[in-house]
Amino acid sequence: MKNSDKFISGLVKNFKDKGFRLTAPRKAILDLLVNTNEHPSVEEICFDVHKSYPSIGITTVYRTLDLLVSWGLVHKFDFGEGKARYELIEHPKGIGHHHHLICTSCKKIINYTDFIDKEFNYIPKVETRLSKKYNFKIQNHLIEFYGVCDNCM
Amino acid sequence: MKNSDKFISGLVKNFKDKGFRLTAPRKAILDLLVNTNEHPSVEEICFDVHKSYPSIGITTVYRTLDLLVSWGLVHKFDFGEGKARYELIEHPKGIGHHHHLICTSCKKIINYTDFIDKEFNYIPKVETRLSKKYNFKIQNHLIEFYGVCDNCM
DNA sequence: ATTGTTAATGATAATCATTATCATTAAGGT
DNA sequence: ACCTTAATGATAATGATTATCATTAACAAT
Ligand SMILES: [Mn+2]
Ligand SMILES: [Mn+2]
Ligand SMILES: [Zn+2]
Ligand SMILES: [Zn+2]
Repeated sequence: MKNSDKFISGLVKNFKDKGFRLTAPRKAILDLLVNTNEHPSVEEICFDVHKSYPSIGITTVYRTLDLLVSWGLVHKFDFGEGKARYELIEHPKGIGHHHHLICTSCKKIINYTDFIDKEFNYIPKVETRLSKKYNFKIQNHLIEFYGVCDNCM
Repeated sequence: MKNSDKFISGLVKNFKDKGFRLTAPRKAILDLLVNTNEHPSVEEICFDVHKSYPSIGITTVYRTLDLLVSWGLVHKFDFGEGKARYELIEHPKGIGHHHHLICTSCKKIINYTDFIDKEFNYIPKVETRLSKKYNFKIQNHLIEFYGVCDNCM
């Protein structure tokens, strides 16, 4: 059994536990998500899934992604292109929570997870302070650096 | 002369310097932007400007905002509502660069500028490291904390 | 102040991503 | 194999943003 297959069964468990049916289109979409480290759009997911499951409808892609987002398994990003991009939060390849570098010229997105110590300390401290000051329950954060990548300089 | 009027003349200078004409609709939009500390959408800007300049067209609002964004005077945000929101980067009330707390329930947005020392140190250090490692020229950053505000708890 | 040039405007249509509808299909329990 | 009902996918509807284009008005030159 492949590592990613094992990972998919974990995801699949979410459907069963929550009383949702485990269908072929949903499996195909999950399979695509665990086997990429890009940030595919709905259109791209639809195109790719079409290869293994030709009858896939774009509505189903939207619906499946909405479910995964609502369960906190997938993150929905907006990088200012006028369409959303999606990414598994826990990834079988071990790319867990990370931040992004985004090229405003070619739209390339770089994941980085190798946080420096400063970075590890910073976030919890700031979150604690803000939570208290504004009486706000922080659930997650988004940290992105915008600029120009080496290809575009 | 009001403080905000003085500020507007600064913005207006941008139009003149770049060879753009200083028109009544543009002045009305700038006036709205300097007199809010919200993050208005195009629709909201259109509605408000309509009071002082009833013939305003939504196309002009889009075009003016695009110009201001391209000059780095206005930031275009996407808080996941399916429409953009806008905010002056330099503000006459002194609210300069800041980060956001966003309530996922009621969409309230809290600006915070009172960074703690950790926060002041963190960003330049991380930017320097990332720039070197990925050969990436960082121009700006986006830091947002998502959660539930006190009204929604 | 009048005129002429041309950028800016605003009504309208077009586009594109996302959402709503609804008849049909198929998952999973019996 | 059958039943119930959630899930699907074709299609239409919506809503934000962008493109078109005839008309208007800024402003430089007179
Ligand atoms: Mn990523
Ligand atoms: Mn703000
Ligand atoms: Zn690039
Ligand atoms: Zn709230």
